[in-house]
Amino acid sequence: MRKGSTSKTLSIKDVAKLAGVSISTVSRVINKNSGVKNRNLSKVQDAIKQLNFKPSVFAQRLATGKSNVISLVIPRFEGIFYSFYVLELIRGIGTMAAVMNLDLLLHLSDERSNLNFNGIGGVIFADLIKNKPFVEDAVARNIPTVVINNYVEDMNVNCIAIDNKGGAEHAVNYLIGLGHKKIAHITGELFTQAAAHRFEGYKAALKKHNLPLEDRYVVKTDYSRGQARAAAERLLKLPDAPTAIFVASDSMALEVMAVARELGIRIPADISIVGFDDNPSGLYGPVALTTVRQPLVKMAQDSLKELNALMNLKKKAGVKKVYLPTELVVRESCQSPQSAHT
Amino acid sequence: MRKGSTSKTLSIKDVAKLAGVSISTVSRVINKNSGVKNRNLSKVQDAIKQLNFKPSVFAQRLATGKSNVISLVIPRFEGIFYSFYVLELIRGIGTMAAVMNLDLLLHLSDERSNLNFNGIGGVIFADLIKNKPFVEDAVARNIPTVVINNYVEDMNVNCIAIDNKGGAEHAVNYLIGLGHKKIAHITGELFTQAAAHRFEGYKAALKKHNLPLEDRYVVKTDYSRGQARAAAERLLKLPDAPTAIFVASDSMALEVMAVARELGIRIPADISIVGFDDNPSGLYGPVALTTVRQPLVKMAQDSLKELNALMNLKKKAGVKKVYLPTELVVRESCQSPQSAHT
DNA sequence: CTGAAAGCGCTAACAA
DNA sequence: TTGTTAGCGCTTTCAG
Repeated sequence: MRKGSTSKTLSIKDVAKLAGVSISTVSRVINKNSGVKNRNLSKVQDAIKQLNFKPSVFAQRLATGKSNVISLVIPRFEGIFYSFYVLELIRGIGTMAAVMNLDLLLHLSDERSNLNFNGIGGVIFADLIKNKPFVEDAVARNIPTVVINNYVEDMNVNCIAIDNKGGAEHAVNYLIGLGHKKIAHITGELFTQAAAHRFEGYKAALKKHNLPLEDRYVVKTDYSRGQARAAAERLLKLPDAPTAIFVASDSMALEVMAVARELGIRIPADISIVGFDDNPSGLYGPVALTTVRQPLVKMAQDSLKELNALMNLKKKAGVKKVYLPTELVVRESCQSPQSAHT
Repeated sequence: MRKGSTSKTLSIKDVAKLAGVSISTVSRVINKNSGVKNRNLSKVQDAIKQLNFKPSVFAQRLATGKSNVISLVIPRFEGIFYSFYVLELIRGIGTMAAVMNLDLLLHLSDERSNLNFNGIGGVIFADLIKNKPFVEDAVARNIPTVVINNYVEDMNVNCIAIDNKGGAEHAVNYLIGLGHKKIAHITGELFTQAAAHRFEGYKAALKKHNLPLEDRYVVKTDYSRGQARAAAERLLKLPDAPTAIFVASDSMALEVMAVARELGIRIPADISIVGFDDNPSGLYGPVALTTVRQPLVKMAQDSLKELNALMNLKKKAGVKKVYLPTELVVRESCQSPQSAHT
C-alpha cells in the first residue's frame, strides 16, 4: 500500500473562498441540492468553472459511505481473451457505466489475486472460472453482486446467463429438421459453463430425436482457431464424415469453413455449418454463417441495471437468476444433406 | 453524485478492538511498518484474518494523498472495438496493473464525457481521437500521464507509440524488393494516427523507389471487414490490378485473402498480401499471412512501468516520447510477381 | 437559505 | 514499541 503519487489537491475550500461562501454551500451546489440562493449558486458555479474544480470521489465515498465505483472481475486465463465475448462485454458494461455515472474498475483475476472490495459499490463477475471464493467474499461483505455469463446454482447470488443449452439445442434441432443425421460438434473450453452447456444442448437434441451420440463426431477444443482447424481436418477426413457441424463459436466456425473450402468441400452443399455468437465476422466471406445470436450487450446492460438497482436499495432483495434467450440466425451455411436430395 | 450503496464497513477499529491494541498498531501492521512486537503483530494478523478485514482504499487515499488507482482512457468510437489492438492493450495493462498492485479504472470516453481525475494516481490514454482536452486536463492537474499508441508532438506529455510509418515502409520496401511495382494499400480509419502513419509509410516507400502513388491503388476504410471486402473486390477487379496489397490490419488482410480466393486469384502466385498487427488469426488459413508485428503488449507494459515511475517521483521529470520498433514477419503470403518470373 | 462542526476510515506526527 | 490525536476532502445534521 505504500505507493502512488500526490497531487496538490484543489479542494472545496478553495472554491468556497473564491466564491465567498462556506464549504457547505459549495457542497450543496455540487450535489445539486435545492435551496441555494441563485446569487450564491452562480458565484459557486463560476468559481468551480474558474478553478476547474472536481470533487474527490474518495472523500465523497468516505463521507457518504456510498460508492459509485463498481468492479468488473474477469478471470485471466489465456483463452478468454481470444473470445469475441469479452470485448463485447467490456464494451457494453463500459458504455453503460459511463451513462450511469459509475466508475468502472477492471480486475483481471486469477486464483492468486487479492481482490479488495472494501468500499466498492458493486461487483460484476464475468464468468466464474476459478473465482467463486471472490464471489463469496463479495456476498459476505454485503456488496451488491451480479454474476454474468454463468448461471450459478449453488450460491445465493444474482446471475444473468445466456441460455446456451437452449441455443445449442435449437441449432441442432434445426440441422436435424433439415434432414441431417450425422451431426458433429466442435466444443469450446469445457470448463467454461457456456461451452459445457452448448455441448449439453447438442446432446439433448440428438437424444430427443433418437440420434446416437458418437464419440468420433465430438471434438473438444480450447476455442482457438488453431484447434478448430485441427478439429475440422479430423472431422472432414473421417471415412464416414458428418454432413453437418455445430461449432461452439463463430470464430472457430469460420476456421472450419476455411478448412472445408481448402479441401474442396462445398458449403452448404457438402457440409452444413452452424456457429455460435453472431460475431459480425461471420457475415463476410463467401458464405454467410448461420449462427446462434446471444444477447451479450443486453446481458452487459442488464447486469449493470440490476446492479444499480441493488446499490440503491436499502434492504437486501431476494436474488434473481435469469437465463437470456438466444436466437437462431439463419443465413447461408446450411441446407439439407445431399443424400436427402438426390 | 447521489447514488451508490452502503456496506456497513468493518473498520480498523474493529480489528483493534478484537486484537486488543490501538488503531495505530493495526495501521502499522497493514502497512508492514517495522516496529511492531511479534506478539501484537500476530494478534493483529489473526484479528484481520478472523474478520476478513480489508482496509478501505478510499480512506487510505484520503489520509495519504496518494493513490494506487490509475485510469485507462479509451475513446469510444465504433471502430476501435473491432480491433485486435484494444483487447491486447486491455489485457497487457490489466495484467500489469494487477502485478503492480494498482487499481485500474476503465473509462470509455467520448467528447461528452466528464472525466474526473481528481484523486487518481495516474492516467493512461490509449489513442487520442477526440480527447486531447482530457489529456490537457490531466497534465494541468499534475497527474502522471502517459499517452500510448499516439506520438504526441504538440503537448508536453509522455507518450509511447508504435513506429507505424517505419513498419509500413518496411513492409512496402519488402514488396518492392520482391519486384512488385503495382502495390495497392487498403488503409484503416485515417483519423487514427496509426492508420495515417501507415499510409505515410506506404507513400514514403513508393517515393523512395520512384514508384508513382496512384489514387486507384489506395482504398480508404474504417478497419472493418466489410469495407475490406469491398476494397479488395474493387482492387482485384481493376483492369490493371495490383500485384501486391499492403493492408492496414491483419483482420482486413484476411478478408482480402478470402476475396481473392473466391475470385480464383492465387496467393501468393497472383497477388501478394502483407498485413499489419501480427494477429494470431493470420497464422491459420491456407496461407499464413506475412505481416508487421507491433509490440502491443510491450507498449502496454512499458506504459505502466513508466507511469509507476512517475507516480513514485516527487519532482516532475522531463517528458519522454518514444517510438517502439516493429518487425516484419515473413510468412507465406508474398512472392515475386509472375511477370518478373516468366 | 446559510454556516459551523462532527465524523467517514485511515495515516502520520508526536508523546509516552 | 505503542497510543493519542490531528487532519485528508467531503457530506450532513443542527443552529441561526
